[in-house]
Amino acid sequence: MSVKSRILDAASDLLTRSAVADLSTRSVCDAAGVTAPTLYHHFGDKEGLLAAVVDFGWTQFLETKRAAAAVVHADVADDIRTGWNNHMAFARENPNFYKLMWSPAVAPASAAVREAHRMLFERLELGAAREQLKVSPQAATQMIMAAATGAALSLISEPELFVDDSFAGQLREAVIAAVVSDEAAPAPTRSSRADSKQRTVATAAATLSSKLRSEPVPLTDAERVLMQQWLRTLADTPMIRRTARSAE
Amino acid sequence: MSVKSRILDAASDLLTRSAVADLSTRSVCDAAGVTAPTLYHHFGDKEGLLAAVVDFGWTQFLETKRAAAAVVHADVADDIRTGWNNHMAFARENPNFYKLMWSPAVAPASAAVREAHRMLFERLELGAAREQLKVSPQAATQMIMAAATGAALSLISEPELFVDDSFAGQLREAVIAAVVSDEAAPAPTRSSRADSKQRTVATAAATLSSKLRSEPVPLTDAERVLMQQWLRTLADTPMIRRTARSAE
DNA sequence: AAGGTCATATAGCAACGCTATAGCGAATTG
DNA sequence: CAATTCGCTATAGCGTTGCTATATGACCTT
Repeated sequence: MSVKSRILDAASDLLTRSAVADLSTRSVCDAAGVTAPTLYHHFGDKEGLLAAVVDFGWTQFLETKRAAAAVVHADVADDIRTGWNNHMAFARENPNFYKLMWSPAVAPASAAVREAHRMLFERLELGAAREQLKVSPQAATQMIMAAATGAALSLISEPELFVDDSFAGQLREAVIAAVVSDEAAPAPTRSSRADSKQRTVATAAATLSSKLRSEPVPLTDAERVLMQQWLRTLADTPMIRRTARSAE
Repeated sequence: MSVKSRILDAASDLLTRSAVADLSTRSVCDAAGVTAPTLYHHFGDKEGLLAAVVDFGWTQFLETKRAAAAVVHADVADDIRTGWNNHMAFARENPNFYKLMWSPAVAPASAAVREAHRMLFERLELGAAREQLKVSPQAATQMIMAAATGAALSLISEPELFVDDSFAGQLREAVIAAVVSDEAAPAPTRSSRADSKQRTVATAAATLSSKLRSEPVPLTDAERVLMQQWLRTLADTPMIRRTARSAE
């Protein structure tokens, strides 16, 4: 194994184990069994090292998803879903890599980000060629990437504010709805009538939930708390059961 | 001017002028004309200083927008638009502050982020009370914040990939469409429809109860039984509340 | 075998975040 | 009014960081 990849491996390891998304060149050198000049000979810079590490992690992750990533769906919406889910999965499984990827220290140089961008754009171009897009592939790429990035970063770096992660799926569908033309993807499955019925349940639940907050009701506090919890579930899962795992 | 605010001012100044979103405690001390222990006495930590600086910038910005921020629109969608636009304006005018706000070094502690989150949530709660939301205010807050964050970060830290900034507006509308109920948007104010929409707890409970009987929901059987029981209680209870609070 | 090139090591610099300790003035107390 | 306490600031310096000038070895070319 070459010295360069040994350094990369060590750095990658340290980053995965570490609680924070930071690395000292010294610790990497120690872990890899080399001295500083060697590291700087190969990567030039700490930033260079970090960028290489992020790329390393990203490509490694993509290889595990290669089968899924290679499939081109008939429906762009499904392409977007797959990409989005991969994106989120990577962020969740490698939070430090992901944070690093968007940290100001690496951002402008990170090839991983550009690569993700490019992959998404190519899929969308195919969709556009089939007239399945409402907007230009450029705009769609930017919207999807920005939303996915925001969702992933929020989830992994502000877990207290984003306790419930179902919002990510909702956001995904919101973007898809705004980007994919209606005829192309009437709904993930089945009838769209069920969809509107579901939404009625959701609206009724949301309404009742807000009333319960402000009006006195003949329930104990404990009952009201539990009820609020269920109402939120009802309000926020518009597509249960129909697309089995798509919400996650 | 107190020493503490002099330090804050100096740091804020350096951050605005600097090309990178980073600061050395030494440079801040020099610029403020104090020595290290003074800084650490007041802020405890570099992280503490950065958090204080971000809060400082955020509140300063909000004060310039106070008039706009104080208005509560009849339509939640307009509230969301205002908030979103302020968010983006802040990010664009103070890129370093914004990056810092979401940098891993400050993120978990930043009161500014939590404050923004809280403000948005309160607006959305008002909207939910007026039945203008399709989803719970919690979910809506998370969706909007995540999308806005992603859009802002993309714009300011990946300008090469996000050359055209019109996508931000498109993303904003996409999220609004997914979060605000369809009837709410076109009809702004006090039409006669408001009367028919004025549902009580009882009618909302009755509606939800009947839906729950016919539609599949993500609750266990036991939960659904108990829920139905409570809903019946809510639907059948004679009016305890005064209908005078109709303005809400 | 001589010369050149690549890769690694020795040793150390300047800048960083942070702190043990001490001095200072103002407020509080006897 | 003097003594004491207490909050704030300065002196000086520790340990760590990113990085490099220089030297040494291994290998390839001629």
